[in-house]
Amino acid sequence: MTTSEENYLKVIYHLSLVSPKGVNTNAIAGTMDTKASSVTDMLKKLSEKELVAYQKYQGVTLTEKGFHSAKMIVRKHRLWEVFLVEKLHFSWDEVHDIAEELEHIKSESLINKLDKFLGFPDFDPHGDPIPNADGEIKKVTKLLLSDVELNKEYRCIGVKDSSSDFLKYLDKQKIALGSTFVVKEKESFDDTLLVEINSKEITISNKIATNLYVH
Amino acid sequence: MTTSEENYLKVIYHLSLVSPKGVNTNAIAGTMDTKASSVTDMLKKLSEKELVAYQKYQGVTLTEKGFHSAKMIVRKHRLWEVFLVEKLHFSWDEVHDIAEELEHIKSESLINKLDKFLGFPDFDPHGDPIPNADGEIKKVTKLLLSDVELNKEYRCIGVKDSSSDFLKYLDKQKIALGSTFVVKEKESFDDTLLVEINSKEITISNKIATNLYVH
DNA sequence: ATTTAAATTTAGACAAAACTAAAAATATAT
DNA sequence: ATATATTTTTAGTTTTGTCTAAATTTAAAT
Repeated sequence: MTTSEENYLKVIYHLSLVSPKGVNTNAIAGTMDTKASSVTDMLKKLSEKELVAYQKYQGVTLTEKGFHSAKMIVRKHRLWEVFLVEKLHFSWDEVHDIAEELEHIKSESLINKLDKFLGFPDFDPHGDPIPNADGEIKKVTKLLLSDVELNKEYRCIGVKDSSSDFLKYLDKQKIALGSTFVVKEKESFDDTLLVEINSKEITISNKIATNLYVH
Repeated sequence: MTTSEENYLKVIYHLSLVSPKGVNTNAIAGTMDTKASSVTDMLKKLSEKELVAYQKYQGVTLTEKGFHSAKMIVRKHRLWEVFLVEKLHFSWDEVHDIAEELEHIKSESLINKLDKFLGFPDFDPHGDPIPNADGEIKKVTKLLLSDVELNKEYRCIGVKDSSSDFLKYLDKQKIALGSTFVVKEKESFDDTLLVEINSKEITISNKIATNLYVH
């Protein structure tokens, strides 16, 4: 499989999670920053290889085979992200582009040894689940910080918005994966939260709280 | 720079070490398993980019810029090999093909952080020197095990033959990078050596001894 | 039910990197 | 010194993945 085919497969996988009954050509073109005609060309090729089920004008879905391949690409991407953050000490916002390249390295033993080296992590630094070697994915009920109960302890497991600005804000506030939160008060006027993090109390706006996943 | 351009540059670099006054088109085609006409095409492109000095029919040499780029590719390749062997516990003979892919990942900070993570190694698992971030290369006088003095201690720093068979033999004999050797006796008839390794005495044929670098 | 708008596909073209076959330049041998 | 062999280059083609522009299909609106 070529790098380009893998990228299409991965995008179709992600879009499938939102629209499981068929992904539109334009949606793919949009997220990949390419033209619809290019997408059509690639869909034909992926269809030939039986990685997707494609009917002209009707959008596209992954076949069983394509679904598994896509999960293996996601697996690689997320394991490399863990490596970059935990071992090489990159910050959250720097790892995506590099992982985007590393995910295309072709070696099953490499990725399985990397998995072992990292201690078989279930989640990547953004809190997204990492498929195991068989493609199985651990499900966890993600709660938004804005929706939690008062005076209970929660652990940060990921972010919804993964823009560079937001991740930098989190770094500045020393909020990382695994940080524990206790919401002390909620201001009913603007939904601002008074939160205890790292045994310090800080106020957190509603916008921040609706972009942090906890458990 | 594309992956293909990087591969050409790396091959020209390696061949330059043997024939510094100009590398032949056919020599490049031979080591890259491609056709001479393809090489000519690429040399024109590399010449355009001022990475090589190329005169029709006269072979090719690296420019200062090309030389530095080549060393950075070699640096990446060898650092990844160290990572694969030391951290992921690949054996010597498995790492080359994977490193061949990893060397093309484009991120300066990635490779410098990897370098730091590995403790700024000077040599890769085959004993070849790793250029530092400035392109400087540590020189060490490599001795063949067949040429050392008796009853002196030497450390294994690399191999001359890096065929899979040879590396597997070394693994079986528990000879690794850093293993210490003391040659106790040399049989003058067939140059077989009686060597102490890992506080055990074993006999080593001349063929093996002429393919092991020590220091 | 038509017409209009939006989405999608087709057709034809291009750039990168490879190839084959033929031509040209260089090296070798008698 | 000339003929032969080897090496290298040129010219023209192929494949992959992209593009533009035009044509077609589906969806939306009056």
